[in-house]
Amino acid sequence: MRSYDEYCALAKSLDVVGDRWTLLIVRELELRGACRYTDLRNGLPGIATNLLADRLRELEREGLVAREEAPPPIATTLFRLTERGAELRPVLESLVRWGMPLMTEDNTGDAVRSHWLAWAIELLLIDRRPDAAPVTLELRTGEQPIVLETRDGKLVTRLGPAGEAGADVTIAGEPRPVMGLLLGMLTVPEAAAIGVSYTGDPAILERIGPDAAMVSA
Amino acid sequence: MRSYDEYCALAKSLDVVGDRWTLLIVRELELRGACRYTDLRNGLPGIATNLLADRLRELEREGLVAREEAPPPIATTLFRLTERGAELRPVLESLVRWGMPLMTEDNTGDAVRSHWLAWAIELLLIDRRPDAAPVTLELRTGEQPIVLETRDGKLVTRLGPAGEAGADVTIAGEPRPVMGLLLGMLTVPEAAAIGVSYTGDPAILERIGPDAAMVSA
DNA sequence: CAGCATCCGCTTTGATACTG
DNA sequence: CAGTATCAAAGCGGATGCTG
Repeated sequence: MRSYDEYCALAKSLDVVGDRWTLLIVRELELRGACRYTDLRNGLPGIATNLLADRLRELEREGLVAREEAPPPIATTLFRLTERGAELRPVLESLVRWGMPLMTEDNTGDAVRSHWLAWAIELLLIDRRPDAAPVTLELRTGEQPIVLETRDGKLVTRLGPAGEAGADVTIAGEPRPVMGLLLGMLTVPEAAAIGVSYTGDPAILERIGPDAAMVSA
Repeated sequence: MRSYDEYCALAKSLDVVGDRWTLLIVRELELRGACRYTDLRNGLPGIATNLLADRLRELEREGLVAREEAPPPIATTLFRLTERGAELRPVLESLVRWGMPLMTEDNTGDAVRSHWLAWAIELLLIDRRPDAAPVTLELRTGEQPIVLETRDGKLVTRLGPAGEAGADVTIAGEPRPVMGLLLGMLTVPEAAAIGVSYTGDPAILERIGPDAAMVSA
């Protein structure tokens, strides 16, 4: 990216991370840790492969990303964030909070990845009854299930199916209405009407909701 | 900007504010309040006027900026942030914190505006002796002086010359070494050697410094 | 298959000139 | 003051090809 040539810290940041795709690449590396080129491409649907290669080179040159050769059994190149790159997390999180209201608009045709949803859930939702018995929810949306567990008033997520014990609640359907349920913008019957199945105690959903202080602030 | 078409709050944010120049326009409106077109152009050196017009239209369409006609005595169009637009402040601030280390690199040829510097100072510097008598510093760099006052352990800034009482310390010179002094990366003699004049008690500078928790975090 | 590089058409940006 | 108009240059997207 061409420099803005301004002696302003904001402009200097944007000189480095203001290019199209750059912050999304950082997102993938933050959320998934060290990644192969192919993993990155999978997490960045629509990126032109030459652009991904270009961006990775620039990020390496700027000291945000390091490339390491995995040892023989794996024998592939891994890309990982440096410490400086990982320090972008507050930037990503402030953008996620600001962007959350946009998740309820029309999104037909949008690509979905479960780790993006899990990230937003951890950042924005809380358990309003931290002293009640912990509960587990399983979301079946996106390319793999997401398990939600209440812990200390927060929600922790894990990708993959719920374990032996199963989940107290299972919600399956399209990403937007599933998120709508969690955000309290849809009721269970409303969501059911557009194809979302909800199994388990509906009261559990009452516990979960957006942290008012967290959304867009 | 073409949408990323990802169901991810980060991507949705970048769909709206990820275009070149957009966040810098928001910066100007955050820092200066309602602005005329010409004021914006002055705060965005290098922007093409058609781009500024385009971006303002998009920002208006997205509900981040509102345009208002000032009444007869002024008789001009003013652009101001809506509440939604103003909520981008945490995004701007996280980017400023991350970008601060880049302010010490070479910047010959960079445009400078005093309000950018004042903003960074308020965000990043603290008074390490909040219980001592308050002090006033005047910076003469950029296109207008900046007055710094210690207050409750923080620094508050004001643009324009120091008032009647004058300042306890006056620092004049190029922006980078002046910031270097405040950030504790240069000593007074070092800065003097590259053309920075410092008048007043050098011990006062000891009080001022970066909040370790604030820079790039 | 993983990790690119090249080519080409399209869109965005930058610089400048001009206007109500 | 607050923009439009124009055009060249740079950046991006999509397809394809190459190399270990």
